[in-house]
This record gives sequence, C-alpha cells and structure tokens, in this order.
Amino acid sequence: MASQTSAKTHTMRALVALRQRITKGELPGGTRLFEVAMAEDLQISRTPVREAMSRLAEEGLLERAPNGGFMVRSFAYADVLDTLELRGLLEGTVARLAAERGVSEAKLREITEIVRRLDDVFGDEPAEVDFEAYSELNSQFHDALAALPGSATFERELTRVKSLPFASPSAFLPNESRLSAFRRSLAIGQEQHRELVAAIAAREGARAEALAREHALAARRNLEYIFSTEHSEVTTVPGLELVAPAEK
Amino acid sequence: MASQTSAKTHTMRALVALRQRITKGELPGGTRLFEVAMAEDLQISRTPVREAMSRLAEEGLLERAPNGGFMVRSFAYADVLDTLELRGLLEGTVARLAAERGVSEAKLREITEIVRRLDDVFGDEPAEVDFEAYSELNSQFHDALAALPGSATFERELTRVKSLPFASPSAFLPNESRLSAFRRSLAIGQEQHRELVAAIAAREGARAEALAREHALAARRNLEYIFSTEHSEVTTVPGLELVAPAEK
DNA sequence: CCTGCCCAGAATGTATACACGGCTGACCGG
DNA sequence: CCGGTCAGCCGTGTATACATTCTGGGCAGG
Repeated sequence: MASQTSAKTHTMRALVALRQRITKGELPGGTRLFEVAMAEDLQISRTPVREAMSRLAEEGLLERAPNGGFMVRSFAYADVLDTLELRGLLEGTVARLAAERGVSEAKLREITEIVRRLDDVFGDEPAEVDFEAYSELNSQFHDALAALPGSATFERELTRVKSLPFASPSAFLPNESRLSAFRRSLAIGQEQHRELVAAIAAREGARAEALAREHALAARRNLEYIFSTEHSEVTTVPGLELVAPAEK
Repeated sequence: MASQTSAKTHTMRALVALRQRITKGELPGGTRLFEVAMAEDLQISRTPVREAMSRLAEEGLLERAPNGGFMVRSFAYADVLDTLELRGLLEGTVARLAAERGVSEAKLREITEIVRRLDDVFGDEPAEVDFEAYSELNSQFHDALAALPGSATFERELTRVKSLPFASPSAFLPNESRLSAFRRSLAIGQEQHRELVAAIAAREGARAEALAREHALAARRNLEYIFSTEHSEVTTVPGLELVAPAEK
C-alpha cells in the first residue's frame, strides 16, 4: 500500500482522492467515471470505489448517469450563483428562526465566543491577519449559526449546501495572495457577524434574516469580481476550477 | 422469485420494498438496518441491498450510522413542520425567480395548461372531484413550477425535498375519506395556482413569492389539523406514519 | 466489588468471479 | 451502396468468500 492518503478505509481514501480530482478540475464536468478504470487507477477494488462515488453523488459532486454509472456534475456560472443564493436563503431563514424561537444561553455564549476569537485574529496591525485561523473560525461561526434554531432539517440542508466547495463560507474569503486588497471586506464581514448575533439575541427576526442574507451576498460579489477580472485568480480559490468555462 | 415488485434490477426492488416499509411505519425511526438480515429477508444478496440503502440515505429516509451501517431516520413533528417550511421557502423563491427572470412562452403555456386541466377536474358538481386526477395534476403543477426559472440548483433541491413522502405537494391533499369536509380547500388551492401563474406572468416577483409560500402553508395547516384531532386520521395520509409519536 | 482486559461473534469492509445487457462495428445480403 | 443483423466487448449488476473492526460479556486480578 503506497498511497495512504491518511484515511482508515479504502472507501474513504477513494472518496478523498476522487473529491480532490474533481474539485481541482482534473475531471471536467460531464466526464463519465468508469468503475474499473478508476479502481485500477486508484489501486482499490471496484466495491469501495463504487461506494465512494455513491457518496459523492450524495454530496452533489457527481450525478448518476441514466443507465447506471456516474458522471462529474458540471457547474455553470449560473449554477454557482444560484447555490450561493440558496445558502443565503437558508442562512437567512436559520437566523430568523433562531431569533423568533429564541436561543439557549449556552448556544448564544458559544457563538459569541467564536465572534470574540475572530476579533482576536485581526490583531492590531491589519496586515497581520492570520488567514488560516480566520478561515477556520469563520467556518465554525457558520456551523454554529446553522445549529442555533435547533432544527435538524435546516442544519442538515445547510451542511449539504456548504459541502460544495465553492459554497463553503470560506470559499471566497480573500486568501493570502489577495489579502491586502480585501482586508476591508474581512472587517465588514466580521462586523456583520457581530450584528447578526446581536439581532438574534434581541429576537429581531427580520433584521437577523436580512443581515444573514447580506452577509452571504459578499460571496456572490467576490465571485463576480473574480470572474469579471482576468480569470487568473480563479485558480487561487479552492474549489473554483470545476466551474464550467463560464461564458461571461 | 415470488415478489417481483415490478422493477428491473434487484437494487430497485430492494429500494422500493425498503422505502415502502419505512413510509408505512413498519420500521420505526432509529431502527438499525442490518445488511445481512435485510438481505435474507428480501431474498437479495448484500450488495444490491447496500446500494439501495445508500440511495435511501440520499433521499433522506435513512441516515448513516456513525460506525457504518444505516438507521431509519426519525422525523419528529417539528422536523416535518420545518420540512414543509423549507418547501414553502424554496417554492417561494422559485416563483420569485421565475417572475424576475422571466419565463419562456412555452413553459408558461405548459403550466397554464396544467391549471386549466385542474379546473376541468372539478366538474360541475363539487362532490364529483376525481381525487386521483387532481393529485396527479397537482404534482405536475409543482414540478412545472420548480422548473420555471430554469435553475438546475433550485429544481434539484425541490425535487429532493418533495421526495420525502410527507413533503410531497399532494401529501396533505384531502383524500377520499375526508373529501367532503375539505372540498373548499381544494378550490382555494386551485385559486392560488391560478393567481400564482398570473403573478409570474406579470413579473410580480414579490407577489409570486408570497402566493407560493401561502400555498405551501396549506400543507402545514392540514398537518396541524390532523395532529390536533384524534390521530385516527394519521393512517389515511400516505407517508405520515413514520412521523414520531409527536408530543403535541 | 469493581475494573480492565480479552475473546468471541456479529456486522461492515473488501476483493473478485461471474452474469447480463447494451452498444458498436463489421459483415453479408439486397 | 445502404441497411439490417449478429457477435463480441465493455461496463455495470450481483453474489459470495474472506478480512477487519467493533462490541458486549465474562473472567480474572487488584
């Protein structure tokens, strides 16, 4: 066994390897995936490969072909925009429900603590933002938000949506290469985090929903920016290379 | 083979059989499903049974157990309400997008035709409503609605949500046993169909969204009614027996 | 008596052989 | 030259044997 990609079962290894190839754009949308070929390529037998593909279909990266088998799902630019819209919709609803239904003291303390730690990340000098830490805490914030209203249904759906690489809350965060240009947007995002928690705590449902949707809109703006400038930046965003050539 | 449930592959037969048992409530929420036991019960080998379970997890009827295997997902009353809310949210958005982005002449004609045929179903005498036909056409209407804005993302998500038996647009339609009591609600629903199409055609996004959400709310009211009266009615609604005992 | 280790059985994970169906390409007949 | 049919291959579907891991209970030692 040469390629221990750090997973316990072969299914997991196949899953990780396949997901990586897809999100890296090595397998263009529409590509048919053949069990046998993939199995011998990954040096894993067909059964776990099949299982991995099944789970990737569940994640939304693959789709089942009409007569059996799988193909890589193709994401047009419009699909990505819609997916971001969907995330905004869900996060907005979750925020509103949390405000309307009320949130336990413990959960409120937890998400407040995350916001506080996000504050810390900024440091005094704007240039010294720890991007890794911010990204991780940002993810935690959005996970905590999804859990606030205690609705298994909505938490589940949000998890699903966020599992698409370009719909992850951190997908369009300015990464290191563009950090200086976008430093201000980080601060704005953090301000929105703070206001959102405040609105939920104050039971202001409509405001919480509006804030969450506005917050999610930032991802859309970043996407539009990236696609409007030269596409050179595309490769710097984690899972963006699987987005179809995108005619304008 | 005695139980040819009319499907081509063994996987499909297992899928249908399992789904039926779950929605009939024969397998209570939380029940662990063992491959071997299920396989010999269905007289099908483990591989297709496993495949069927995997697809049911995709549908949302099963969930993966932490250390492998599957369990029947349990739906509390609150989960069902949230799922209906989600459907309303999605249908509302789809209606708004359709209105905002505009709809092709062909699609508009198609959905208008469905509404017209729904009118026909009513006949002149209120009592002679053909429930089967209404239910079928109602499904078609909601499918057509989901397809209106031409967004693969939203159409996909709506398909997913509607695949849950109690979230199907026809789930809470008054069935034959209660038809007389609910005849009026059918007419109201049909009026909403008509208004919704009109709003979309007139590009009135906000109104279209509001109408779609209001329309979806009917399902919620029916659910609340059923659960507030004696539960005797529960068994008359297709997939409702898998909803947990529901403490008020 | 309580705790921790170990063993056995069961359930999932994996590999592989075989079945089956559909597609393709070539050959033959008109 | 065109069309139909047949055969072979390729790819998924299925079964099953074997591997591995997890779990629960019982026994032994402190």
